[in-house]
Amino acid sequence: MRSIAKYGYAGATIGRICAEAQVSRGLINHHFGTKEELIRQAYRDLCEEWTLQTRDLLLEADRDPEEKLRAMVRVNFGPGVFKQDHLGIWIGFWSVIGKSAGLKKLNRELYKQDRDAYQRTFDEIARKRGKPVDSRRAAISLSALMDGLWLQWCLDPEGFTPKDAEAACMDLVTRVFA
Amino acid sequence: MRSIAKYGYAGATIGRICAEAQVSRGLINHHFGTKEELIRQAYRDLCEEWTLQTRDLLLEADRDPEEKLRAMVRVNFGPGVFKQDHLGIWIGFWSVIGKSAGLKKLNRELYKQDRDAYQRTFDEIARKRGKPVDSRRAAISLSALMDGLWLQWCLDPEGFTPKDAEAACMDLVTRVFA
Amino acid sequence: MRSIAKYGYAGATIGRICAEAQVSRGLINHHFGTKEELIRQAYRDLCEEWTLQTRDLLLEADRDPEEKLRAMVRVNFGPGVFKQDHLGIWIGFWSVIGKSAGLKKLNRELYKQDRDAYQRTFDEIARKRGKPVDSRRAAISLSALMDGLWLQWCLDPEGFTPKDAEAACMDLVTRVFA
Amino acid sequence: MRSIAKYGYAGATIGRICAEAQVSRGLINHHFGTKEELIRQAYRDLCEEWTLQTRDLLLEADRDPEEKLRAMVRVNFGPGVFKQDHLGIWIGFWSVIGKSAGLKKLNRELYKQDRDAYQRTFDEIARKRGKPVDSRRAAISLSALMDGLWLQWCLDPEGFTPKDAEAACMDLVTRVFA
DNA sequence: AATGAATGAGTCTTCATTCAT
DNA sequence: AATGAATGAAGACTCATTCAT
Repeated sequence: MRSIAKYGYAGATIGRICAEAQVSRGLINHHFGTKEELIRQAYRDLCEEWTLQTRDLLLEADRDPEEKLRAMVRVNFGPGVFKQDHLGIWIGFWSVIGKSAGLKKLNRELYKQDRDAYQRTFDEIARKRGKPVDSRRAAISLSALMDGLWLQWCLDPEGFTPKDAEAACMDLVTRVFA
Repeated sequence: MRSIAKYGYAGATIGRICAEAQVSRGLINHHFGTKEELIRQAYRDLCEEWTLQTRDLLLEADRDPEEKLRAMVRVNFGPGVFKQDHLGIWIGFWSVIGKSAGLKKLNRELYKQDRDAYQRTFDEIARKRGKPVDSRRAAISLSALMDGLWLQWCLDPEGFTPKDAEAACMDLVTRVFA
Repeated sequence: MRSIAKYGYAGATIGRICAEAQVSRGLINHHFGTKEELIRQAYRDLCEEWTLQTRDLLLEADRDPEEKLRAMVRVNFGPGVFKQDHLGIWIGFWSVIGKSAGLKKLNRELYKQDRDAYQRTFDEIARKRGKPVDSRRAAISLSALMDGLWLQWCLDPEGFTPKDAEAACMDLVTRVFA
Repeated sequence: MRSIAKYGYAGATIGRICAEAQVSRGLINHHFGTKEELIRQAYRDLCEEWTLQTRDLLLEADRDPEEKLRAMVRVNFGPGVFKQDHLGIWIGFWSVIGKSAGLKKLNRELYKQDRDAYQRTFDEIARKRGKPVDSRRAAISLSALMDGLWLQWCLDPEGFTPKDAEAACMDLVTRVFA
């Protein structure tokens, strides 16, 4: 992942990955067999890491659901995640997900779990407020909005600030119930 | 662009591009000098094509501004644009924009003009309704939401339908003035 | 020849030659048919130019033969000939003479006429002084010494000065009769 | 070096070098990284080989200095060195020395050490005979004469015989003290 | 006669993978 | 289990030559 951030997906060759990890060239094939498998496991780890950092926030039962959503948005646009090199890793993977069945599967699972968690949280809010919402569509929107903001800001950080991005998501959460 | 859609950015080699275009291998370098320049011009054309199809809708002075936004959304999720292979072209380019100064510049211009056009249209609506909105943030949100939906649907068309995607954007337009 | 001086023999491509001569790319093949033929004619011209400048000095009947030799040496190490870029042309051709029968023939004729002219002049001096010399060997030596000095100075002008080079040849002329 | 001798410098492609050495194409870049580095090391080896064969002769302290020079000349025009293909290697390198800083440096060092060794030997002879000579110029002359003879004979072995070449150098050694 | 767009063979180089140690 | 030398297919790019205009 460090190599993808540094050199881009196409530039993350086995040679550079080994140098970055201070590991012998042969070790990669010894452990992973194939570069594709290495990439797959790296994407899996990236997903897991993100899941740990954000989605679990949504599952805390004893917390205000709206506050949970807002906390998750804050993480996604906070200094630990919303960095050009880190977002570059995601974009790097996105560009090849379509070409690998393994990555496609991983990706589908990630987004499914993800949207489901959002949807459940929107439902919690709706229940609490006694106001029905199309929670599924709200979840789709929130998830896509965050990815779109990640994407656009990573490609051009001059276009808007991290604060703008965070505020855009907060607005969406607010307006769903307006 | 056809080659990027078919093989992904990394797989769009000069050989395949030539085969796809039924053109000799040397012709590419004769005309473009460098693969990077070919890519740059392809991205420029893609941007221009999209600009022509959508943004100009927003500039029609004699039309209801909200209807303009909705028409534009409809184009972006209509059958001419919202196709996996076509969206794959955008994703392919996104993955390398960060590595090429030329593409970065093109990209920045595209998004600047784009957000500006949305912002002006939101302003028009606000003026008409006599209700102030943060038009800049609305433009950022709409643009990012559309890219996010493109991205996620292209990587996994099972997650939601084109109708869902369009509706998500329509909701956003509606709720900005809620 | 300008291109060879500028870019080296290997770097003297038809494209660069055309640019240097401000002539269309097709013209070269139109006139010379083949690059090899162009090179051949260029080498012929280079030889002729040199012949005109130097060897004809040796044929002036009404001049002191030793002075003729010295005048010729002076030309060869004078500012018009003894320049890195000009000598670079010779070295460039030398590197391919062995690979082309046409150039080989041209080269053989040049050196034959050349050594013959030197030899005759050495003979004249010998006759004048009434002192027999091995004029053939003297001619071989003088010719080779000049080429060796051209070569070494062109590859490294710091090794010795043009004055050194000229003096070395003058010494040889002197010592042949010592 | 065998490839340069066979095909000329321009014709010594990596493919041919690999075929000549019965080695895989990738090995070259694995070991040398770059063709230029391969060439540099080849030139370094050629220089070293020559140095070992000839210049060390001049450093034997307990030998008659004039005899040392003559022995060195004999090596340079003996059957092990004075062969068309071997001399072709030198000419091949000469044609690119001017284009590569690395080769230039190597070349400068070679000739400097070389002329110095000759000069010291001429000085030894002069001391022994009690007769002063311009040893520096004699060294320049001897070195250049040998290169010139190598060059001319390699390009056209019909012009003179190896014996002629050797004798020309011997003459020069003799006449320096005439 | 002159042009320059088009060609495709050939160049160096990169890189995932293999395999003897 | 771990290494890294070796491989060769594939990449972008160069260039002499061809040919329709």
